[in-house]
Amino acid sequence: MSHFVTLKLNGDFRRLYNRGRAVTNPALVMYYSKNRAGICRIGITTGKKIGNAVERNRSRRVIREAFRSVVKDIDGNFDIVFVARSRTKYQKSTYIEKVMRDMMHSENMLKIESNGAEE
RNA sequence: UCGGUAAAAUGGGCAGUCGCGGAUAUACUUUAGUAUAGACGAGGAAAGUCCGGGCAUCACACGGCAGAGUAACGGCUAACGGCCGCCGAGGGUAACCUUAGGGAAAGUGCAACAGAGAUAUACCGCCGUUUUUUACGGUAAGGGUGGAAAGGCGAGGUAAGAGCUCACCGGGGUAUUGGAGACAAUACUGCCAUGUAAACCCUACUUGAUGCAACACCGAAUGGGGAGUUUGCCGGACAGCGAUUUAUUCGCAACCCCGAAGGGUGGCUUGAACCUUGUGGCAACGCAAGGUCUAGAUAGAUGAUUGCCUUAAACGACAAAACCCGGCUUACAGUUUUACCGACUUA
RNA sequence: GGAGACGUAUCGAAGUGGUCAUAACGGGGCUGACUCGAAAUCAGUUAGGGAGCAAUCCCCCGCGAGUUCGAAUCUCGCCGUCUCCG
Repeated sequence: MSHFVTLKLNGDFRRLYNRGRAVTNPALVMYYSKNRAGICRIGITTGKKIGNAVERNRSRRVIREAFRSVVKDIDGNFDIVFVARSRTKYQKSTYIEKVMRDMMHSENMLKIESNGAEE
């Protein structure tokens, strides 16, 4: 899977906010739910409160880079929306990746052998 | 050496690994896609959206009014409210800096409070007449109020005073000379009247409206689209039907929404472009020759990590193109260069 | 990307050049009256910063410049908040 599909429509985001599960962290918020599309789809929200255009773009890139390395180990197909928080822009992608793995591990979204390797 | 003024440049570089957008090339196949390789890939302000254009659509005989904008003068420019030069005014010892800088005897309005009086005045005072008081007349030198009080100051003059007269300064008008012009200098004349036009207004000049979400094309009615719903979580049952078994996927079915909503292509980057050299001009800028192709995404591409080098340091400032240009304004860590001014020291 | 509007005490909001904004007016807070107590009602009071022993004085209408004798008001430039256009 060279690249992943992104969520674009407002309705998709609305569906996840209302019906999905939410996991929070000071650096990141994740909404997810299982889908039937046979592929993981991702949406990233960087609101106006994050800062100016440079900071919003950087937050988006860091989240996408972290997700790129995590997506291989996800067991199952999910629609996921990540919401950047104001502290995201100061973090590196390695830290965000660790946060993302912890969040998914707590929700049992990762493959079992991958969990063992992580520990 | 210290302090200052003005202008300009830079905004780290190279390499490895994982990854992003992607012109184009090659191969395969059914026009369309798949696979591989892959040039190139954010700024000096890309920002604010404050001006001016290109471009596009709509409107439009011509002229004027209204509305909006600009304002010394000469030039540059596609154009400008920008830039250059210059004049006036103000500031600085100086280098230099600031300047919305037309018209107040075309007209109207406003000028609180204070003050006797605010565009016209006699409160105190001074002088004269009158018997003192009082009253009348003359007077703007002095007092006090105010941002502003009848050009300023000195001398003459006078009953006391007054451009009433004179010298100097300031302002207005006329003439001459210099200059492309704003304007400056000189001479004569003669004091006629506060401020405000970023109040209405007058004069001169400019000005149709909307903006790439402009606009053009493709794509629909015995059909098409929304990767829609038929799964919130835990335990049990059922999983709409079928292809293979739970799940997933695919096909079919049912339900719901839309009636161009939504999607695609062009516009979209070769341009008042950039670099070098020469040349005209004080300069802004123009001209000529040669060379170069330098983002084009569409929820929006530049990140992560490692090493080396330059460096005082480089993890470090401000900050991301969205049709494209010319300016203005605002933000900005650190570094470098050039010219000039003042003070001190040495030769 | 484009087009607009608004910033005034704790909140809403008036004031469009002039007596210190007595920061009007309303809401809120505090105090008192009424009540056994409360609500309602009535009356009074209530922003911040700086200087000073105090009396008192100065600054402040989002911020900074300018015009004017004088600016919350007029002009210019920034900052912030909100709305509209698919």
